[in-house]
Amino acid sequence: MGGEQEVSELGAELRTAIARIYRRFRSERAAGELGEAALSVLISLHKQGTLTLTELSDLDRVTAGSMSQTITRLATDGLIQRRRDTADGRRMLIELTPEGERIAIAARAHQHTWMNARLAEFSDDERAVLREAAALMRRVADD
Amino acid sequence: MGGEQEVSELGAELRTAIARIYRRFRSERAAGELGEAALSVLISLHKQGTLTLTELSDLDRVTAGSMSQTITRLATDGLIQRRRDTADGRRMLIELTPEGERIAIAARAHQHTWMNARLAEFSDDERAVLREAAALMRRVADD
DNA sequence: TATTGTTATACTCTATAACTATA
DNA sequence: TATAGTTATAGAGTATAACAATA
Repeated sequence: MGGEQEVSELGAELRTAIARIYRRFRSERAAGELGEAALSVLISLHKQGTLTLTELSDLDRVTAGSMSQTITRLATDGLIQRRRDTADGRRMLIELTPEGERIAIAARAHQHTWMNARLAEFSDDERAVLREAAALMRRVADD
Repeated sequence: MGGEQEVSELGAELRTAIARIYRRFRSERAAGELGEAALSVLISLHKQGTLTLTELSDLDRVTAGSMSQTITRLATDGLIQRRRDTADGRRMLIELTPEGERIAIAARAHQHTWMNARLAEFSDDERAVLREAAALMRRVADD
């Protein structure tokens, strides 16, 4: 057990399961709702407060160029504000507007409604497995 | 235990962990490699053989229009072939070309190299948790 | 020189809606 | 009428590369 072949199979299973459930999340998204990338930024700002562009792009593992474009969209929609860091003129300090804060909270709540309905059908043991797995996946994702 | 609040937290944790590890997969992808959607189609065809467009779009939970475009890209690249179903002239039968078969196998192997390296560092118990969790996530994804 | 951020360009992936062809 | 598939259009999300401003 725990041999080469078995570990390899687990990698395949896990990779496939994650891709499928992620696509399922995406397909559950209603028209007009924010996309994954935009929402992720709002939630990071909601949890951690003011962040720079580099911090945001590191958090989501995208390039600074990609994140700059996501941020521009959010600013256009009035959900975030940018201001220069007076202590370091290269940095932009990014924070939620009141409307962005409202959307972040609402989106996060709505986002989990579907998931929670399904988790409620699992046993306590199964939920415990998923809770542990979430922590392990975080470890993998964060290196 | 298993109360309303705890289940809700688990939904949030799991949702976030899945989004993060999925983005990590994407960021590990080398330039020139196939994207997630295209690769998913190749792997479905590799596992299940000839499929119709509707079957493929159902598998990945995308619209027929989206899948048609993905298929067109793959056909242009010479990785899949389309032919009319003689028994039902509306249907297109989609299958891998030899080159597509080669790419599907190679991509799948390469895709898991990084994941397997990380899984090898986990304990047998932790891998067991992830294996169980993969099955549970499949259940959620597949409804 | 190094870091921070923006912009231009291009590609993948997706949806919706209008369409054709077949059943 | 219903189903299978395509195409046009639009938008999100991403990368790379060239760039400007600041440290």
